[in-house]
Amino acid sequence: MSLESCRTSVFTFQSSVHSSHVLRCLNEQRQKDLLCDVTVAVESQSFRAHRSILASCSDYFSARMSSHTGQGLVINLPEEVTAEGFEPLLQFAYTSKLLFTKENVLEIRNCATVLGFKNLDKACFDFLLPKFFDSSKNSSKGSRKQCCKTKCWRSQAESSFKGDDADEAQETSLVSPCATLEKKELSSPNKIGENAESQTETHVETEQELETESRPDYSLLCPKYRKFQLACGKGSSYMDTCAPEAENTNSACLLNCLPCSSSGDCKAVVTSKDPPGDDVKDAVTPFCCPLGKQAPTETPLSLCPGQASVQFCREAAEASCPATAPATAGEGGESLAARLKGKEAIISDCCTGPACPSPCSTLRADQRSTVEIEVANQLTSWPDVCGPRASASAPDTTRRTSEMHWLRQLELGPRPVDCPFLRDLDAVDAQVRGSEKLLLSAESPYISMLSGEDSDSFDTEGDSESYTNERASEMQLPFSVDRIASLSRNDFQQMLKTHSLTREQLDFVHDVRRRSKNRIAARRCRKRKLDCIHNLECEIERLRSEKEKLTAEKRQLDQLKLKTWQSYSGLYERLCTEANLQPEQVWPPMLLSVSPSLPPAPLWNPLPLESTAKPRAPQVH
DNA sequence: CTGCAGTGTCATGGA
DNA sequence: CTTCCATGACACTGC
Repeated sequence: MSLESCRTSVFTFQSSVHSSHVLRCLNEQRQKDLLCDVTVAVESQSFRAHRSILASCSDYFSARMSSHTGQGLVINLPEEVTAEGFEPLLQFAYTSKLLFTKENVLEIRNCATVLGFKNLDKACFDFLLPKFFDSSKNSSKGSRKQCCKTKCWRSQAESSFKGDDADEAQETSLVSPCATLEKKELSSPNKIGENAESQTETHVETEQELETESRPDYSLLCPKYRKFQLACGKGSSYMDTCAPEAENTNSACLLNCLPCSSSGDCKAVVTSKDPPGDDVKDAVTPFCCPLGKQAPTETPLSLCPGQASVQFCREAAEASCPATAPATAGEGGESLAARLKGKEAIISDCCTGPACPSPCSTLRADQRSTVEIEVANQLTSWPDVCGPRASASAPDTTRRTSEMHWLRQLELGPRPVDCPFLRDLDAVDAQVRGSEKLLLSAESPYISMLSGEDSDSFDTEGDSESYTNERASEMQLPFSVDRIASLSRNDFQQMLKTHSLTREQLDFVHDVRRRSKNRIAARRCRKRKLDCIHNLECEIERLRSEKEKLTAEKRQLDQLKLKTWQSYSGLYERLCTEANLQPEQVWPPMLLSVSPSLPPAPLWNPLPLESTAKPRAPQVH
């Protein structure tokens, strides 16, 4: 680029971490009551906050505070809003994460509705509520909720890592009168309709649409994805499931896209509410599990939007804000309520940075709170989510990870970014690893794991990533492997500067980045090649049909020409006969010299025309 | 066992 | 010079 163009060009630097850093700092200010300019009174409690944050997240606050400019504003929330429901929302406003339990999710939803909290209904409640409460009542119903491989997971409850704990947790949680009440209320669809608001109804409609809507078969678009098509059960495709529900069921859609395993050895987790005698055949529905071959995606903890968020994790890591090193995953034993009280024990936040060395790997299943386990159980037992078990056996886990990797290769993006649940995929993997396998290892908590445990069981794709992740864990990298490849060049170099890495680590990171980039490039290249082949085939077909068309046209013209010659021959004969003329008289040489292109005598073969450049006099019979 | 398709990786060259 | 990207070639795996 010339100097001149440099002067006239406009460049934009966009930081990928700035917004989260700002939000994080605001949250810290809130916790320290710094620069807070509004007090929100809910029931008997009061919360300090920033007007701008509340106003930007809530229509209610926006309306209430727009007319106030002075300091010391106190806003009393209406009676419908409870502290139990408001506090998670406040947390959400500052962290983008909504911590919830089955007990308070309805409360939160109601508060969100009253306060006009944005970005929650569609992305969260519409999806969560029916999942939370429907999955418990009739998981074998034919509605799409049934993962095709639900049966596979079913019998694993006892053997799962959290099996006993989870069931116990579930029972424990259900002892709560509130939970029991809610469960009762919501165990009936009608009751849902009565108690819940319109979102739930909307969701039901959406789910019905999911069943009935015809979807384009994206799997046919490119032969490259034949394997994918096959994995989709030869009938439906990944996109079949995901494509249509663009808006209302965005989250659900994306979760539905999560692959589930077809391996027979994977089992379903039986929640305490699952009817023991569910007909597993009903569960074998291709709808929600187009990726029949796919192994389940580990979801439990981080499926909760208030939990692990790789995005946040990474950005937080980059923001390098060690001062507020959050609770480690090892504190997972504390209750969710305790977390809400200010201890930011979000699992992923253990990835705050190198200054926060507490590893996620210290998270143990038996250290999780009962609420946490229950939420995990709930989320993982959603049939349509095909949520795999945190307790999945090693082969399951390896299948899942490798096949999730395979899913990502479909150039649908590294992960569906719009799904707040799926976004945490990596973190989940990391947690699973941390909780299952790497408790004793020194694995870095920052490693976003796709890998499973037994590299021998990986397929081709997963194998490399498995190895990479294992190496990454050995290297104790302060950021995830995914991040290495996904960052732009500038961000990547910035990240390297931020973290002081050893020579070995640097080499490894560059190697990983190079291979990741090359892997993606190879995919692109192959796809282009296939597209090119496809285009050439289409071109061949087109030319072939054009040739046939021209051949038919030529045949017609030849026939027309023959007829013309026959007609001409008849006229010529008549002329010679009636006038009693010699052929030379009818076809004078002078004329021949003037018009050498005149057709030959009709009695000769008029074809081909080229051979008639010098016409000869016709013979007279 | 063989062939094929799909994939990751490396080497290389161009931008 | 470094980095990125495209692509051919090779090895490997699963079917």
